[in-house]
Amino acid sequence: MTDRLPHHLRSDALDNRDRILDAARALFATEGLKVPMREIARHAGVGPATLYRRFPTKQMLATEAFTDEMRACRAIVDEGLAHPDPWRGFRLVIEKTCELHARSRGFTEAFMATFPNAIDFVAERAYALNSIAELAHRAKDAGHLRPDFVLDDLILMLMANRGIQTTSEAARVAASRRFAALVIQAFQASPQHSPLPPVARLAPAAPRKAR
Amino acid sequence: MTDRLPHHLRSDALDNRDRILDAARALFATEGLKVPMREIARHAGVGPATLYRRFPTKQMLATEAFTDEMRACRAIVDEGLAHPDPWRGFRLVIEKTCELHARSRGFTEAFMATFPNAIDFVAERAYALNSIAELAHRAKDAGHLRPDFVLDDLILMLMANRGIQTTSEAARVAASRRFAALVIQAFQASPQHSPLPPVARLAPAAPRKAR
DNA sequence: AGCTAACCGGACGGGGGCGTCCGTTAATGT
DNA sequence: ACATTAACGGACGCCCCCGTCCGGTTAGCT
Repeated sequence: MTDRLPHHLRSDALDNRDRILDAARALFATEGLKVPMREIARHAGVGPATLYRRFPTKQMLATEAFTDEMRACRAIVDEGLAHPDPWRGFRLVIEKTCELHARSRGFTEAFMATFPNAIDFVAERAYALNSIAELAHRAKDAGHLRPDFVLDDLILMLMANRGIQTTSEAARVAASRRFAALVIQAFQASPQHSPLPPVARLAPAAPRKAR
Repeated sequence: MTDRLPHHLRSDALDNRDRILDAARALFATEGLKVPMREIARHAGVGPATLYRRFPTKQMLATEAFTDEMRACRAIVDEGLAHPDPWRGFRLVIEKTCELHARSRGFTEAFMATFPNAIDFVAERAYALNSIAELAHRAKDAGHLRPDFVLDDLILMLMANRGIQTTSEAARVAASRRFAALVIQAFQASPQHSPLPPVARLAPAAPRKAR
Protein backbone atom coordinates (compact mmCIF):
# COMPACT_ATOMS: atom_id res chain seq x y z
CA MET A 1 0.00 0.00 0.00
CA THR A 2 2.57 2.60 0.98
CA ASP A 3 5.54 2.87 -1.34
CA ARG A 4 8.47 0.76 -0.29
CA LEU A 5 11.16 2.51 1.61
CA PRO A 6 13.95 2.91 -0.93
CA HIS A 7 16.66 0.48 0.19
CA HIS A 8 19.63 2.00 -1.52
CA LEU A 9 19.57 5.61 -0.40
CA ARG A 10 22.86 7.27 0.17
CA SER A 11 23.60 7.80 3.85
CA ASP A 12 23.19 11.57 3.75
CA ALA A 13 19.97 11.20 1.82
CA LEU A 14 18.58 8.82 4.41
CA ASP A 15 19.64 11.15 7.16
CA ASN A 16 17.82 14.02 5.52
CA ARG A 17 14.77 11.86 5.02
CA ASP A 18 14.63 11.14 8.73
CA ARG A 19 15.07 14.77 9.67
CA ILE A 20 12.29 15.72 7.27
CA LEU A 21 9.95 13.20 8.83
CA ASP A 22 10.79 14.43 12.32
CA ALA A 23 10.14 18.01 11.32
CA ALA A 24 6.91 17.04 9.60
CA ARG A 25 5.67 15.15 12.64
CA ALA A 26 6.42 18.09 14.92
CA LEU A 27 4.90 20.73 12.68
CA PHE A 28 1.87 18.69 11.65
CA ALA A 29 1.13 18.07 15.31
CA THR A 30 1.32 21.69 16.37
CA GLU A 31 0.22 23.57 13.29
CA GLY A 32 -1.94 21.09 11.44
CA LEU A 33 -1.66 19.85 7.89
CA LYS A 34 -1.73 23.32 6.45
CA VAL A 35 1.89 24.17 7.28
CA PRO A 36 3.80 25.20 4.16
CA MET A 37 6.06 22.53 2.76
CA ARG A 38 8.91 25.02 2.87
CA GLU A 39 8.41 25.49 6.59
CA ILE A 40 8.95 21.80 7.06
CA ALA A 41 12.02 21.91 4.84
CA ARG A 42 13.41 24.88 6.73
CA HIS A 43 12.76 23.22 10.08
CA ALA A 44 14.50 20.10 8.83
CA GLY A 45 17.46 22.08 7.56
CA VAL A 46 17.12 21.04 3.92
CA GLY A 47 16.19 22.79 0.72
CA PRO A 48 12.73 22.66 -0.77
CA ALA A 49 13.92 20.50 -3.64
CA THR A 50 15.13 17.80 -1.29
CA LEU A 51 11.79 17.68 0.45
CA TYR A 52 9.90 17.46 -2.82
CA ARG A 53 12.30 14.82 -4.12
CA ARG A 54 11.57 12.47 -1.22
CA PHE A 55 7.90 13.32 -0.85
CA PRO A 56 6.41 14.72 -4.04
CA THR A 57 3.13 15.51 -2.33
CA LYS A 58 2.06 16.53 1.14
CA GLN A 59 -0.20 13.51 1.36
CA MET A 60 2.71 11.12 0.91
CA LEU A 61 4.62 12.97 3.57
CA ALA A 62 1.67 12.91 5.95
CA THR A 63 1.01 9.23 5.28
CA GLU A 64 4.59 8.41 6.14
CA ALA A 65 4.73 10.78 9.10
CA PHE A 66 1.60 9.42 10.75
CA THR A 67 2.33 5.70 10.59
CA ASP A 68 3.00 5.76 14.33
CA GLU A 69 -0.34 7.35 15.09
CA MET A 70 -2.05 4.96 12.70
CA ARG A 71 -0.47 2.04 14.49
CA ALA A 72 -1.52 3.49 17.84
CA CYS A 73 -5.04 3.87 16.53
CA ARG A 74 -5.18 0.25 15.51
CA ALA A 75 -3.72 -0.82 18.84
CA ILE A 76 -6.38 1.13 20.68
CA VAL A 77 -9.32 -0.48 18.94
CA ASP A 78 -7.73 -3.91 19.20
CA GLU A 79 -7.24 -3.41 22.92
CA GLY A 80 -10.80 -2.26 23.33
CA LEU A 81 -12.08 -5.19 21.34
CA ALA A 82 -10.05 -7.62 23.41
CA HIS A 83 -11.30 -6.29 26.72
CA PRO A 84 -13.56 -8.78 28.52
CA ASP A 85 -16.03 -6.03 29.44
CA PRO A 86 -17.30 -4.48 26.18
CA TRP A 87 -18.54 -1.28 27.84
CA ARG A 88 -15.21 -0.85 29.56
CA GLY A 89 -13.50 -1.49 26.22
CA PHE A 90 -15.75 0.99 24.50
CA ARG A 91 -14.94 3.68 27.04
CA LEU A 92 -11.26 2.96 26.73
CA VAL A 93 -11.42 3.37 22.99
CA ILE A 94 -13.16 6.70 23.30
CA GLU A 95 -10.80 8.04 25.95
CA LYS A 96 -7.63 6.99 24.21
CA THR A 97 -8.80 8.00 20.78
CA CYS A 98 -9.70 11.45 22.02
CA GLU A 99 -6.32 11.82 23.65
CA LEU A 100 -4.50 10.58 20.57
CA HIS A 101 -6.28 13.06 18.38
CA ALA A 102 -5.82 15.86 20.90
CA ARG A 103 -2.07 15.31 20.77
CA SER A 104 -1.76 15.81 17.05
CA ARG A 105 -3.86 18.35 15.30
CA GLY A 106 -2.63 17.21 11.93
CA PHE A 107 -3.37 13.54 12.47
CA THR A 108 -7.03 14.27 13.00
CA GLU A 109 -7.18 16.18 9.74
CA ALA A 110 -5.47 13.38 7.91
CA PHE A 111 -7.64 10.75 9.55
CA MET A 112 -10.80 12.61 8.73
CA ALA A 113 -9.55 13.18 5.22
CA THR A 114 -11.75 16.17 4.70
CA PHE A 115 -9.13 17.09 2.16
CA PRO A 116 -9.27 17.34 -1.61
CA ASN A 117 -7.88 13.90 -2.28
CA ALA A 118 -8.26 11.60 0.63
CA ILE A 119 -5.09 10.24 2.12
CA ASP A 120 -5.26 6.51 1.88
CA PHE A 121 -5.98 6.07 5.54
CA VAL A 122 -9.40 4.94 4.37
CA ALA A 123 -8.57 1.29 4.83
CA GLU A 124 -7.31 1.78 8.37
CA ARG A 125 -10.23 3.99 9.21
CA ALA A 126 -12.68 1.46 7.88
CA TYR A 127 -11.01 -1.24 9.99
CA ALA A 128 -11.24 0.93 13.09
CA LEU A 129 -14.86 1.80 12.47
CA ASN A 130 -15.83 -1.79 11.84
CA SER A 131 -14.13 -2.88 15.03
CA ILE A 132 -15.86 -0.22 17.02
CA ALA A 133 -19.19 -1.17 15.51
CA GLU A 134 -18.65 -4.68 16.77
CA LEU A 135 -17.65 -3.37 20.18
CA ALA A 136 -20.69 -1.12 20.30
CA HIS A 137 -22.92 -4.06 19.44
CA ARG A 138 -21.60 -6.03 22.37
CA ALA A 139 -21.83 -3.07 24.72
CA LYS A 140 -25.46 -2.59 23.75
CA ASP A 141 -26.22 -6.23 24.39
CA ALA A 142 -24.62 -5.90 27.79
CA GLY A 143 -27.05 -3.06 28.46
CA HIS A 144 -24.47 -0.39 29.11
CA LEU A 145 -24.48 1.48 25.83
CA ARG A 146 -27.68 3.28 24.90
CA PRO A 147 -29.58 1.33 22.23
CA ASP A 148 -30.04 4.27 19.90
CA PHE A 149 -26.30 4.78 19.56
CA VAL A 150 -25.14 4.61 15.97
CA LEU A 151 -21.67 4.59 14.50
CA ASP A 152 -22.16 8.08 13.13
CA ASP A 153 -22.31 9.29 16.71
CA LEU A 154 -18.71 8.28 17.10
CA ILE A 155 -17.71 10.16 14.00
CA LEU A 156 -19.68 13.08 15.33
CA MET A 157 -17.71 12.82 18.53
CA LEU A 158 -14.42 12.74 16.65
CA MET A 159 -15.35 15.76 14.59
CA ALA A 160 -16.40 17.56 17.73
CA ASN A 161 -13.17 16.64 19.47
CA ARG A 162 -11.30 18.17 16.61
CA GLY A 163 -12.96 21.48 17.33
CA ILE A 164 -11.23 21.70 20.69
CA GLN A 165 -8.33 24.04 20.17
CA THR A 166 -6.32 25.71 22.86
CA THR A 167 -2.97 27.37 23.15
CA SER A 168 -0.92 24.59 24.71
CA GLU A 169 -0.99 20.89 23.99
CA ALA A 170 -1.36 20.15 27.68
CA ALA A 171 -4.52 22.24 27.90
CA ARG A 172 -5.87 20.59 24.78
CA VAL A 173 -5.30 17.11 26.14
CA ALA A 174 -6.89 18.03 29.45
CA ALA A 175 -9.91 19.55 27.75
CA SER A 176 -10.20 16.56 25.46
CA ARG A 177 -10.08 14.22 28.44
CA ARG A 178 -12.97 15.99 30.11
CA PHE A 179 -14.82 16.03 26.81
CA ALA A 180 -14.37 12.28 26.47
CA ALA A 181 -15.77 11.75 29.95
CA LEU A 182 -18.82 13.82 29.08
CA VAL A 183 -19.30 11.95 25.83
CA ILE A 184 -19.17 8.64 27.62
CA GLN A 185 -21.78 9.93 30.02
CA ALA A 186 -23.94 10.83 27.04
CA PHE A 187 -23.53 7.41 25.46
CA GLN A 188 -24.24 5.47 28.61
CA ALA A 189 -27.57 3.69 28.74
CA SER A 190 -29.95 5.41 31.10
CA PRO A 191 -33.53 4.79 32.16
CA GLN A 192 -34.34 8.37 31.29
CA HIS A 193 -32.96 9.23 27.92
CA SER A 194 -35.23 11.21 25.73
CA PRO A 195 -35.19 10.15 22.09
CA LEU A 196 -32.30 11.55 20.06
CA PRO A 197 -32.82 13.63 16.94
CA PRO A 198 -32.17 11.61 13.80
CA VAL A 199 -28.67 11.36 12.42
CA ALA A 200 -27.72 12.87 9.14
CA ARG A 201 -25.29 11.15 6.86
CA LEU A 202 -22.00 12.68 7.87
CA ALA A 203 -19.06 11.54 5.83
CA PRO A 204 -18.55 8.86 3.21
CA ALA A 205 -17.17 6.88 6.10
CA ALA A 206 -18.70 3.58 5.13
CA PRO A 207 -16.22 1.22 3.42
CA ARG A 208 -18.09 1.66 0.18
CA LYS A 209 -16.96 1.07 -3.35
CA ALA A 210 -17.67 4.70 -4.04
CA ARG A 211 -15.37 6.92 -6.01
CA MET B 1 -18.02 50.56 20.27
CA THR B 2 -18.99 50.05 16.64
CA ASP B 3 -18.50 52.98 14.31
CA ARG B 4 -21.60 54.99 13.73
CA LEU B 5 -23.47 54.16 10.59
CA PRO B 6 -22.57 57.06 8.32
CA HIS B 7 -25.74 59.10 7.98
CA HIS B 8 -24.96 60.92 4.80
CA LEU B 9 -23.97 58.20 2.38
CA ARG B 10 -24.87 58.69 -1.21
CA SER B 11 -27.64 56.38 -2.36
CA ASP B 12 -25.44 54.21 -4.57
CA ALA B 13 -22.89 53.98 -1.81
CA LEU B 14 -25.51 52.80 0.63
CA ASP B 15 -26.74 50.28 -1.89
CA ASN B 16 -23.25 48.91 -2.34
CA ARG B 17 -22.79 48.76 1.39
CA ASP B 18 -25.88 46.60 1.70
CA ARG B 19 -24.81 44.31 -1.10
CA ILE B 20 -21.41 43.93 0.51
CA LEU B 21 -22.98 42.98 3.81
CA ASP B 22 -25.25 40.47 2.11
CA ALA B 23 -22.34 38.89 0.32
CA ALA B 24 -20.28 38.86 3.49
CA ARG B 25 -23.06 37.17 5.44
CA ALA B 26 -23.49 34.51 2.78
CA LEU B 27 -19.81 33.79 2.34
CA PHE B 28 -18.92 33.95 6.02
CA ALA B 29 -21.68 31.47 6.72
CA THR B 30 -20.63 28.94 4.12
CA GLU B 31 -16.87 29.42 3.93
CA GLY B 32 -15.96 30.81 7.30
CA LEU B 33 -14.10 33.97 8.17
CA LYS B 34 -11.11 33.07 6.07
CA VAL B 35 -12.70 33.98 2.73
CA PRO B 36 -10.60 36.50 0.84
CA MET B 37 -11.88 40.06 1.01
CA ARG B 38 -11.76 40.18 -2.76
CA GLU B 39 -14.08 37.19 -2.98
CA ILE B 40 -16.65 39.10 -0.99
CA ALA B 41 -16.16 42.14 -3.18
CA ARG B 42 -16.52 40.06 -6.34
CA HIS B 43 -19.65 38.39 -5.00
CA ALA B 44 -21.09 41.78 -4.14
CA GLY B 45 -20.26 43.15 -7.56
CA VAL B 46 -17.99 45.92 -6.33
CA GLY B 47 -14.30 46.63 -6.57
CA PRO B 48 -11.87 45.84 -3.78
CA ALA B 49 -11.37 49.53 -3.04
CA THR B 50 -15.05 50.03 -2.33
CA LEU B 51 -15.06 47.16 0.11
CA TYR B 52 -11.99 48.46 1.92
CA ARG B 53 -13.40 51.98 1.97
CA ARG B 54 -16.51 50.90 3.84
CA PHE B 55 -14.88 48.24 5.98
CA PRO B 56 -11.17 48.86 6.40
CA THR B 57 -10.68 45.56 8.21
CA LYS B 58 -12.30 42.15 8.08
CA GLN B 59 -13.17 42.42 11.73
CA MET B 60 -15.27 45.50 11.18
CA LEU B 61 -17.04 43.80 8.33
CA ALA B 62 -17.68 40.69 10.40
CA THR B 63 -18.87 42.74 13.36
CA GLU B 64 -21.37 44.50 11.16
CA ALA B 65 -22.39 41.36 9.28
CA PHE B 66 -23.10 39.36 12.40
CA THR B 67 -25.24 41.82 14.32
CA ASP B 68 -28.28 39.69 13.55
CA GLU B 69 -26.67 36.58 14.95
CA MET B 70 -25.45 38.53 17.93
CA ARG B 71 -28.97 39.76 18.58
CA ALA B 72 -30.27 36.22 18.21
CA CYS B 73 -27.68 35.01 20.67
CA ARG B 74 -28.76 37.55 23.24
CA ALA B 75 -32.40 36.69 22.64
CA ILE B 76 -31.65 33.03 23.22
CA VAL B 77 -30.02 33.50 26.60
CA ASP B 78 -32.68 35.98 27.66
CA GLU B 79 -35.36 33.52 26.74
CA GLY B 80 -33.60 30.76 28.61
CA LEU B 81 -33.12 32.97 31.64
CA ALA B 82 -36.78 33.95 31.63
CA HIS B 83 -38.03 30.38 31.50
CA PRO B 84 -39.75 29.31 34.72
CA ASP B 85 -37.97 25.94 34.70
CA PRO B 86 -34.22 26.64 34.79
CA TRP B 87 -33.26 23.19 33.51
CA ARG B 88 -35.67 23.56 30.64
CA GLY B 89 -34.23 27.01 29.97
CA PHE B 90 -30.70 25.67 30.10
CA ARG B 91 -31.53 22.97 27.58
CA LEU B 92 -33.19 25.48 25.31
CA VAL B 93 -30.12 27.66 25.36
CA ILE B 94 -27.88 24.76 24.44
CA GLU B 95 -30.11 23.55 21.65
CA LYS B 96 -30.69 26.92 20.08
CA THR B 97 -27.12 28.04 20.47
CA CYS B 98 -25.85 24.90 18.78
CA GLU B 99 -28.24 25.40 15.90
CA LEU B 100 -27.34 29.06 15.55
CA HIS B 101 -23.68 28.24 15.39
CA ALA B 102 -24.28 25.35 13.03
CA ARG B 103 -25.95 27.67 10.59
CA SER B 104 -23.04 30.02 10.27
CA ARG B 105 -19.53 28.72 10.30
CA GLY B 106 -18.12 32.22 10.36
CA PHE B 107 -20.18 33.40 13.30
CA THR B 108 -18.70 30.75 15.51
CA GLU B 109 -15.21 31.80 14.59
CA ALA B 110 -16.03 35.42 15.26
CA PHE B 111 -17.77 34.62 18.52
CA MET B 112 -14.91 32.47 19.73
CA ALA B 113 -12.47 35.16 18.66
CA THR B 114 -9.61 32.75 18.44
CA PHE B 115 -8.26 35.31 16.04
CA PRO B 116 -5.25 37.58 16.23
CA ASN B 117 -7.16 40.60 17.43
CA ALA B 118 -10.42 39.74 19.03
CA ILE B 119 -13.51 41.12 17.44
CA ASP B 120 -15.24 43.19 20.05
CA PHE B 121 -17.93 40.65 20.64
CA VAL B 122 -16.28 40.25 24.01
CA ALA B 123 -18.90 42.32 25.75
CA GLU B 124 -21.78 40.37 24.24
CA ARG B 125 -20.05 37.11 24.93
CA ALA B 126 -19.40 38.08 28.53
CA TYR B 127 -23.06 38.96 28.92
CA ALA B 128 -24.14 35.63 27.46
CA LEU B 129 -21.73 33.69 29.63
CA ASN B 130 -22.80 35.50 32.78
CA SER B 131 -26.43 34.84 32.02
CA ILE B 132 -25.75 31.20 31.42
CA ALA B 133 -23.76 30.99 34.63
CA GLU B 134 -26.78 32.28 36.49
CA LEU B 135 -29.02 29.84 34.68
CA ALA B 136 -26.69 26.98 35.45
CA HIS B 137 -26.67 27.95 39.10
CA ARG B 138 -30.44 27.71 39.26
CA ALA B 139 -30.51 24.47 37.33
CA LYS B 140 -28.04 22.96 39.75
CA ASP B 141 -30.11 24.06 42.73
CA ALA B 142 -33.12 22.47 41.11
CA GLY B 143 -31.13 19.25 40.98
CA HIS B 144 -31.28 18.77 37.25
CA LEU B 145 -27.86 19.96 36.21
CA ARG B 146 -24.91 17.95 37.44
CA PRO B 147 -23.18 19.75 40.31
CA ASP B 148 -19.70 19.47 38.83
CA PHE B 149 -20.71 21.40 35.73
CA VAL B 150 -18.58 24.48 35.17
CA LEU B 151 -18.94 27.28 32.68
CA ASP B 152 -15.89 26.07 30.83
CA ASP B 153 -17.85 22.97 29.93
CA LEU B 154 -20.15 25.12 27.88
CA ILE B 155 -17.26 26.72 26.07
CA LEU B 156 -15.90 23.24 25.53
CA MET B 157 -19.24 22.29 24.03
CA LEU B 158 -19.22 25.31 21.73
CA MET B 159 -15.71 24.56 20.56
CA ALA B 160 -16.68 20.97 19.97
CA ASN B 161 -19.78 22.00 18.06
CA ARG B 162 -17.58 24.09 15.81
CA GLY B 163 -15.69 20.95 14.81
CA ILE B 164 -18.80 19.53 13.17
CA GLN B 165 -18.37 20.15 9.49
CA THR B 166 -20.33 18.54 6.72
CA THR B 167 -21.06 19.21 3.11
CA SER B 168 -24.49 20.75 3.34
CA GLU B 169 -25.87 23.15 5.88
CA ALA B 170 -28.87 20.91 6.45
CA ALA B 171 -26.65 18.01 7.40
CA ARG B 172 -24.63 20.22 9.68
CA VAL B 173 -27.71 21.47 11.48
CA ALA B 174 -29.04 17.95 11.86
CA ALA B 175 -25.74 16.70 13.22
CA SER B 176 -25.51 19.65 15.54
CA ARG B 177 -28.99 18.99 16.83
CA ARG B 178 -28.12 15.44 17.72
CA PHE B 179 -24.90 16.63 19.26
CA ALA B 180 -26.80 19.08 21.44
CA ALA B 181 -29.09 16.32 22.63
CA LEU B 182 -26.10 14.19 23.58
CA VAL B 183 -24.46 17.09 25.37
CA ILE B 184 -27.60 17.72 27.36
CA GLN B 185 -27.65 14.08 28.32
CA ALA B 186 -24.06 14.45 29.49
CA PHE B 187 -24.85 17.52 31.58
CA GLN B 188 -27.93 16.10 33.21
CA ALA B 189 -27.59 15.23 36.87
CA SER B 190 -27.48 11.51 37.37
CA PRO B 191 -27.13 9.27 40.43
CA GLN B 192 -24.26 7.51 38.71
CA HIS B 193 -21.86 10.01 37.28
CA SER B 194 -18.25 9.21 37.76
CA PRO B 195 -16.10 12.22 38.63
CA LEU B 196 -15.05 14.31 35.67
CA PRO B 197 -11.41 14.99 34.84
CA PRO B 198 -10.38 18.49 35.88
CA VAL B 199 -10.92 21.36 33.52
CA ALA B 200 -8.07 23.23 31.98
CA ARG B 201 -8.26 26.95 31.50
CA LEU B 202 -9.55 27.20 27.97
CA ALA B 203 -9.80 30.74 26.72
CA PRO B 204 -9.48 34.12 28.36
CA ALA B 205 -13.25 33.97 28.26
CA ALA B 206 -13.84 34.62 31.92
CA PRO B 207 -15.79 37.80 32.55
CA ARG B 208 -13.51 40.03 34.59
CA LYS B 209 -15.49 41.27 37.55
CA ALA B 210 -18.45 39.01 37.84
CA ARG B 211 -18.64 35.68 39.59
C1' DA C 1 43.32 8.94 -4.68
C1' DG C 2 40.19 9.59 -8.04
C1' DC C 3 35.97 8.97 -10.50
C1' DT C 4 31.10 9.00 -11.00
C1' DA C 5 26.60 9.22 -10.01
C1' DA C 6 23.58 10.37 -6.45
C1' DC C 7 22.41 14.16 -3.97
C1' DC C 8 21.99 18.92 -2.54
C1' DG C 9 19.84 23.65 -2.24
C1' DG C 10 19.62 28.35 -4.25
C1' DA C 11 17.05 30.48 -7.69
C1' DC C 12 13.22 31.01 -10.92
C1' DG C 13 8.51 31.89 -12.82
C1' DG C 14 3.71 31.47 -11.69
C1' DG C 15 -0.24 32.36 -8.96
C1' DG C 16 -2.98 34.54 -5.38
C1' DG C 17 -4.13 37.54 -1.53
C1' DC C 18 -3.19 41.86 0.53
C1' DG C 19 -4.02 47.09 1.09
C1' DT C 20 -3.65 51.52 -1.55
C1' DC C 21 -3.48 55.06 -5.26
C1' DC C 22 -5.64 57.70 -8.74
C1' DG C 23 -8.11 58.78 -13.00
C1' DT C 24 -12.99 58.35 -14.16
C1' DT C 25 -18.03 58.30 -13.40
C1' DA C 26 -22.33 59.79 -11.83
C1' DA C 27 -25.43 61.26 -7.77
C1' DT C 28 -26.93 65.52 -5.77
C1' DG C 29 -28.27 70.26 -5.01
C1' DT C 30 -29.04 74.65 -6.96
C1' DA D 1 -28.50 72.07 -16.93
C1' DC D 2 -24.48 72.05 -14.83
C1' DA D 3 -20.95 72.31 -11.42
C1' DT D 4 -19.27 69.89 -7.52
C1' DT D 5 -17.68 66.36 -5.14
C1' DA D 6 -18.62 61.80 -3.18
C1' DA D 7 -17.91 57.41 -4.78
C1' DC D 8 -16.25 53.88 -7.93
C1' DG D 9 -13.06 50.16 -9.52
C1' DG D 10 -8.98 48.89 -12.36
C1' DA D 11 -4.28 48.62 -11.61
C1' DC D 12 -0.05 48.62 -8.82
C1' DG D 13 3.58 46.83 -5.71
C1' DC D 14 4.31 43.78 -1.97
C1' DC D 15 4.69 39.34 0.14
C1' DC D 16 4.15 34.33 0.59
C1' DC D 17 3.57 29.77 -1.18
C1' DC D 18 4.00 26.56 -4.85
C1' DG D 19 6.69 23.05 -7.76
C1' DT D 20 10.82 22.62 -10.76
C1' DC D 21 15.36 23.28 -12.97
C1' DC D 22 20.29 23.17 -12.80
C1' DG D 23 25.08 23.97 -11.52
C1' DG D 24 27.83 22.72 -7.59
C1' DT D 25 29.01 19.17 -3.90
C1' DT D 26 30.01 14.82 -1.72
C1' DA D 27 29.34 9.91 -0.55
C1' DG D 28 30.78 5.50 -1.93
C1' DC D 29 33.22 2.36 -4.60
C1' DT D 30 37.53 0.78 -6.97
